Amino acid sequence: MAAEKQYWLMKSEPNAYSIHDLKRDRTTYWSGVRNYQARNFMRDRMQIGDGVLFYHSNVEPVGVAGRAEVVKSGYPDHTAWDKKNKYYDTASLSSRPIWFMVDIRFVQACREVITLKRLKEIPALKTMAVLRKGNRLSITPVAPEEWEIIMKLPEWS
DNA sequence: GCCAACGTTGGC
DNA sequence: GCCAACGTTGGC
Repeated sequence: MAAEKQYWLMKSEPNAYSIHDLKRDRTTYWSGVRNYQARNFMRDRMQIGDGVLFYHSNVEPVGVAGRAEVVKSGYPDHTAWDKKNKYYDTASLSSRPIWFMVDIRFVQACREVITLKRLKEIPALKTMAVLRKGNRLSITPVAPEEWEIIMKLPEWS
């Protein structure tokens, strides 16, 4: 039985890595996540073909800037083993990795960013995990209904 | 730059 | 196992 297609939202600070960087690179590995909940999504749940909303955080304007898809499911994040890397973690061993990542591929950049403000104005999106007060998770699930609504917004074309 | 909200750390 | 202190995230 083929797994249902799932959807996710992944936050990135565009100063560090933007949707335009992803467009240029075509694919990238999502390294540097050092939060267990987000790690679990990548390690256990994200599958090839899953849809990804690429979200720009900590910038003006904040919001969904494009979309991508998962092209490789969870595997060990090698940056945890690199002493020179910002995300180096002595506790993560190659024989027993702690941190995981997935690969994503660019699909589309929004013509205009779908701002956080705008997402908050759509009643049917009230349940979106990323909109919950105080939420800081860098990867959150997106319900299929939420994905459908977002895909119909005019900012895409 | 501020600061609320949250996750992690570590003393006990 | 509790919880205060601390560090980080991220909207504003």
